[in-house]
Amino acid sequence: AVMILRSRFLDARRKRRNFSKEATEILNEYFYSHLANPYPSEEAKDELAKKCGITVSQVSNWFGNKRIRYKKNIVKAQEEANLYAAATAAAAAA
Amino acid sequence: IQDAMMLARFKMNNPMMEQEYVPEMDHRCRKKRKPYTRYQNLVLESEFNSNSYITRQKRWEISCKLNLSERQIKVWFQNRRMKKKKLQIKKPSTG
DNA sequence: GTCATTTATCATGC
DNA sequence: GCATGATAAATGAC
Repeated sequence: AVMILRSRFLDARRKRRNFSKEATEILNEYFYSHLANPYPSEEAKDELAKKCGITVSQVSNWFGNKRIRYKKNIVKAQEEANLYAAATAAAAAA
Repeated sequence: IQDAMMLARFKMNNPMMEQEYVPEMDHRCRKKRKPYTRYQNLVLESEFNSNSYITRQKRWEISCKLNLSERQIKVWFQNRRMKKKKLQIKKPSTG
Protein backbone atom coordinates (compact mmCIF):
# COMPACT_ATOMS: atom_id res chain seq x y z
CA ALA A 1 0.00 0.00 0.00
CA VAL A 2 1.38 3.35 -1.03
CA MET A 3 0.04 5.85 1.38
CA ILE A 4 1.31 9.11 0.02
CA LEU A 5 0.11 11.50 2.61
CA ARG A 6 1.29 14.91 1.67
CA SER A 7 1.77 18.02 3.71
CA ARG A 8 -0.16 20.23 1.40
CA PHE A 9 -2.64 21.36 4.00
CA LEU A 10 -0.20 24.01 5.10
CA ASP A 11 0.33 25.37 1.62
CA ALA A 12 -1.82 28.42 1.76
CA ARG A 13 0.78 30.28 -0.26
CA ARG A 14 -0.40 28.70 -3.47
CA LYS A 15 -2.86 31.45 -4.02
CA ARG A 16 -2.81 32.08 -7.69
CA ARG A 17 -4.25 34.86 -9.78
CA ASN A 18 -4.08 35.05 -13.55
CA PHE A 19 -1.97 37.79 -15.05
CA SER A 20 -3.59 40.61 -16.94
CA LYS A 21 -4.19 40.32 -20.66
CA GLU A 22 -1.64 43.05 -21.26
CA ALA A 23 1.02 41.27 -19.21
CA THR A 24 0.43 37.96 -20.98
CA GLU A 25 0.58 39.76 -24.29
CA ILE A 26 3.94 41.33 -23.44
CA LEU A 27 5.38 38.01 -22.25
CA ASN A 28 4.13 36.12 -25.29
CA GLU A 29 5.48 38.81 -27.59
CA TYR A 30 8.94 38.43 -26.10
CA PHE A 31 8.77 34.63 -26.08
CA TYR A 32 7.80 34.23 -29.71
CA SER A 33 10.17 36.91 -30.91
CA HIS A 34 13.00 35.08 -29.14
CA LEU A 35 11.88 31.56 -29.97
CA ALA A 36 15.39 30.48 -30.94
CA ASN A 37 16.63 31.38 -27.48
CA PRO A 38 13.74 32.07 -25.11
CA TYR A 39 15.96 32.76 -22.10
CA PRO A 40 15.73 36.44 -21.10
CA SER A 41 18.65 37.95 -19.22
CA GLU A 42 18.25 39.34 -15.74
CA GLU A 43 17.99 42.82 -17.18
CA ALA A 44 15.33 41.70 -19.61
CA LYS A 45 13.47 39.99 -16.78
CA ASP A 46 13.57 43.20 -14.75
CA GLU A 47 12.19 45.18 -17.65
CA LEU A 48 9.49 42.62 -18.38
CA ALA A 49 8.53 42.52 -14.73
CA LYS A 50 8.16 46.30 -14.65
CA LYS A 51 6.17 46.40 -17.85
CA CYS A 52 3.89 43.59 -16.73
CA GLY A 53 3.47 44.77 -13.17
CA ILE A 54 4.70 41.45 -11.72
CA THR A 55 7.81 40.27 -9.90
CA VAL A 56 10.97 38.91 -11.49
CA SER A 57 10.25 35.51 -9.94
CA GLN A 58 6.87 35.51 -11.65
CA VAL A 59 8.56 36.29 -14.94
CA SER A 60 10.92 33.35 -14.41
CA ASN A 61 7.99 31.12 -13.52
CA TRP A 62 6.13 32.18 -16.62
CA PHE A 63 9.05 31.48 -18.96
CA GLY A 64 9.72 28.15 -17.28
CA ASN A 65 6.15 27.04 -17.72
CA LYS A 66 5.97 28.49 -21.23
CA ARG A 67 9.10 26.70 -22.45
CA ILE A 68 8.15 23.26 -21.16
CA ARG A 69 4.54 23.49 -22.26
CA TYR A 70 5.41 24.84 -25.68
CA LYS A 71 7.97 22.08 -26.11
CA LYS A 72 5.42 19.45 -25.17
CA ASN A 73 3.00 20.71 -27.78
CA ILE A 74 5.79 20.72 -30.33
CA VAL A 75 6.69 17.13 -29.48
CA LYS A 76 3.13 16.06 -30.05
CA ALA A 77 3.04 17.96 -33.31
CA GLN A 78 6.33 16.34 -34.23
CA GLU A 79 4.96 12.84 -33.69
CA GLU A 80 2.02 13.74 -35.83
CA ALA A 81 4.31 15.15 -38.50
CA ASN A 82 6.43 12.00 -38.46
CA LEU A 83 3.29 9.94 -38.84
CA TYR A 84 2.30 11.91 -41.90
CA ALA A 85 5.86 11.82 -43.20
CA ALA A 86 5.93 8.01 -42.96
CA ALA A 87 2.58 7.74 -44.70
CA THR A 88 3.60 10.02 -47.56
CA ALA A 89 6.94 8.22 -47.89
CA ALA A 90 5.18 4.86 -48.12
CA ALA A 91 2.81 6.27 -50.68
CA ALA A 92 5.73 7.66 -52.70
CA ALA A 93 7.57 4.32 -52.56
CA ALA A 94 4.48 2.50 -53.75
CA ILE B 1 0.66 24.07 -42.88
CA GLN B 2 1.74 26.98 -40.76
CA ASP B 3 2.57 24.69 -37.87
CA ALA B 4 5.01 22.78 -40.04
CA MET B 5 6.95 25.94 -40.80
CA MET B 6 7.04 26.93 -37.19
CA LEU B 7 8.13 23.42 -36.26
CA ALA B 8 10.92 23.45 -38.80
CA ARG B 9 12.16 26.79 -37.60
CA PHE B 10 11.90 25.60 -34.03
CA LYS B 11 13.92 22.46 -34.63
CA MET B 12 16.61 24.37 -36.51
CA ASN B 13 18.48 25.80 -33.57
CA ASN B 14 16.94 25.77 -30.18
CA PRO B 15 18.50 25.04 -26.81
CA MET B 16 15.15 23.75 -25.66
CA MET B 17 15.32 20.82 -28.04
CA GLU B 18 18.73 19.52 -27.15
CA GLN B 19 17.68 15.98 -27.92
CA GLU B 20 17.46 17.00 -31.54
CA TYR B 21 21.18 17.47 -32.01
CA VAL B 22 22.81 15.92 -28.96
CA PRO B 23 23.95 12.38 -29.85
CA GLU B 24 24.25 11.14 -26.32
CA MET B 25 20.78 11.57 -24.89
CA ASP B 26 21.16 11.52 -21.13
CA HIS B 27 18.04 13.56 -20.73
CA ARG B 28 15.78 10.59 -21.21
CA CYS B 29 17.31 8.77 -18.24
CA ARG B 30 16.32 11.65 -16.02
CA LYS B 31 14.73 10.42 -12.87
CA LYS B 32 11.07 11.20 -12.64
CA ARG B 33 10.15 13.71 -10.01
CA LYS B 34 8.41 11.96 -7.16
CA PRO B 35 6.85 13.94 -4.28
CA TYR B 36 8.00 12.93 -0.83
CA THR B 37 5.64 11.68 1.82
CA ARG B 38 4.40 13.71 4.72
CA TYR B 39 6.58 11.76 7.10
CA GLN B 40 9.66 12.28 4.98
CA ASN B 41 9.02 16.00 4.85
CA LEU B 42 8.45 16.16 8.58
CA VAL B 43 11.79 14.50 9.34
CA LEU B 44 13.64 16.60 6.80
CA GLU B 45 12.08 19.85 8.00
CA SER B 46 12.86 18.95 11.56
CA GLU B 47 16.50 18.35 10.77
CA PHE B 48 16.68 21.51 8.69
CA ASN B 49 15.25 23.48 11.58
CA SER B 50 18.16 22.45 13.77
CA ASN B 51 20.74 22.98 11.06
CA SER B 52 20.53 24.22 7.49
CA TYR B 53 23.63 22.24 6.58
CA ILE B 54 23.52 18.52 7.21
CA THR B 55 26.57 16.48 8.17
CA ARG B 56 27.64 13.33 6.38
CA GLN B 57 26.76 11.23 9.42
CA LYS B 58 23.22 12.57 9.73
CA ARG B 59 22.77 12.41 6.01
CA TRP B 60 23.49 8.69 6.12
CA GLU B 61 21.15 8.17 9.08
CA ILE B 62 18.25 10.02 7.51
CA SER B 63 18.91 8.27 4.24
CA CYS B 64 18.34 4.92 5.93
CA LYS B 65 15.41 6.08 8.00
CA LEU B 66 13.49 7.58 5.07
CA ASN B 67 14.53 5.15 2.34
CA LEU B 68 16.04 7.99 0.33
CA SER B 69 19.46 8.13 -1.24
CA GLU B 70 22.12 10.36 0.29
CA ARG B 71 22.09 12.32 -2.92
CA GLN B 72 18.39 12.99 -2.48
CA ILE B 73 18.99 14.19 1.06
CA LYS B 74 21.76 16.45 -0.12
CA VAL B 75 19.65 17.89 -2.91
CA TRP B 76 16.70 18.37 -0.56
CA PHE B 77 18.82 20.53 1.74
CA GLN B 78 20.15 22.51 -1.18
CA ASN B 79 16.65 23.22 -2.44
CA ARG B 80 15.45 23.95 1.06
CA ARG B 81 18.17 26.55 1.55
CA MET B 82 17.18 28.24 -1.69
CA LYS B 83 13.58 28.23 -0.56
CA LYS B 84 14.54 29.79 2.73
CA LYS B 85 16.48 32.51 0.99
CA LYS B 86 13.58 33.27 -1.31
CA LEU B 87 11.16 33.46 1.59
CA GLN B 88 13.50 35.78 3.47
CA ILE B 89 13.75 38.12 0.51
CA LYS B 90 10.01 38.04 0.18
CA LYS B 91 9.33 38.75 3.83
CA PRO B 92 12.40 40.13 5.63
CA SER B 93 10.41 41.04 8.73
CA THR B 94 11.51 38.83 11.63
CA GLY B 95 12.60 36.22 9.08
C1' DG C 1 28.54 24.84 -2.12
C1' DT C 2 24.96 28.39 -5.10
C1' DC C 3 21.61 28.93 -8.55
C1' DA C 4 19.12 28.96 -12.99
C1' DT C 5 16.93 25.40 -15.15
C1' DT C 6 13.70 21.18 -16.22
C1' DT C 7 9.91 18.39 -15.06
C1' DA C 8 5.95 16.73 -12.61
C1' DT C 9 2.60 17.97 -9.41
C1' DC C 10 -0.30 20.90 -6.96
C1' DA C 11 -4.02 24.48 -6.45
C1' DT C 12 -6.69 27.64 -8.33
C1' DG C 13 -9.48 30.30 -12.09
C1' DC C 14 -13.09 30.05 -15.04
C1' DG D 1 -12.74 20.02 -17.61
C1' DC D 2 -8.50 22.02 -18.83
C1' DA D 3 -5.55 26.57 -18.68
C1' DT D 4 -2.46 28.69 -15.78
C1' DG D 5 0.58 30.21 -12.02
C1' DA D 6 3.36 28.43 -8.10
C1' DT D 7 5.86 24.95 -5.83
C1' DA D 8 8.44 20.55 -5.16
C1' DA D 9 12.19 16.96 -6.92
C1' DA D 10 16.05 16.58 -9.90
C1' DT D 11 19.85 18.05 -13.08
C1' DG D 12 23.74 20.64 -14.61
C1' DA D 13 26.71 24.75 -15.04
C1' DC D 14 30.22 26.95 -12.44
